Amino acid sequence: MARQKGIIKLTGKVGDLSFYKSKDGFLAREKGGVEGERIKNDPAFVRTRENGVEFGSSASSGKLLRDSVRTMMQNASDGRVTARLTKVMTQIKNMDPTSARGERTVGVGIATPPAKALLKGFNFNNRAVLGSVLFKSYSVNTGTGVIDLTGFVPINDLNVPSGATHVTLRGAWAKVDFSGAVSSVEETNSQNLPIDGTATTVTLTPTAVPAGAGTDLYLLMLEFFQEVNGVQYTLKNGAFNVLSIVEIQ
DNA sequence: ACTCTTCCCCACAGTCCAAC
DNA sequence: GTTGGACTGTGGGGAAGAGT
Repeated sequence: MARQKGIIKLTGKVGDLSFYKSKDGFLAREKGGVEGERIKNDPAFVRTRENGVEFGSSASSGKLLRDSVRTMMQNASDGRVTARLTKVMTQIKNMDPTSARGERTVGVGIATPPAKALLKGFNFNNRAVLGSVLFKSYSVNTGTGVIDLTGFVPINDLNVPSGATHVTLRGAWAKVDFSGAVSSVEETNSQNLPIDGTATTVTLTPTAVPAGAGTDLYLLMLEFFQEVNGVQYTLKNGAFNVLSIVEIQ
């Protein structure tokens, strides 16, 4: 087997050659693997194709969820949400206790405890995780969608990114029907506060109960701003903004 | 009796696919 | 990058055969 003796230790493909690191050191070999056409058509690959179908539907379920909170996600997400969410969705899909192989779905799996617990606490922005930004307890009323923070003192209860002068809190109540591939969301009022020592009781109330049926998701978002001459500017393209699923029913 | 060569089988790592 | 499938080429290790 070809060994790389040079200084350049690379991994990946260059043309038809693969470079990788193994326990024996850095190796180079011809590209191996399977023809794409075989995976698509060969009877030997039924299992693989079944897996592909389930994987694809899990990814779509993730997209359904992301689409439902798209407007909030725009200012509070990182570049790998899709992958992280697909992972969670795959785990939930695996909890489908009835469907045949290749036909298991998130829609069925979500009803199996503890599937929902896998989704609770999901952070859309891994650079700003709720637990490391907000140190104040909150309550979520699953009947009304109201999120409460009593006696919230921004300067004490937040890990404030440097330069931030203001913070906005907002909630949302989403209903996501993974089986029907439909969703609806109602956002709450938002509360914009200067980052100082003033205690405020924050009450975030959805404008309505989201329409339709499905899994109820309650989300909390924190956005940081820097005020200059009376105008609040988004801080560093939302790198420090939080969006998290705080409750699920 | 010992070493070298030629096999074969096994384990391993990489590759592909699905949707985003 | 996320999952779990099957497959491929590769070297390692062991067994058997050939040679010293």
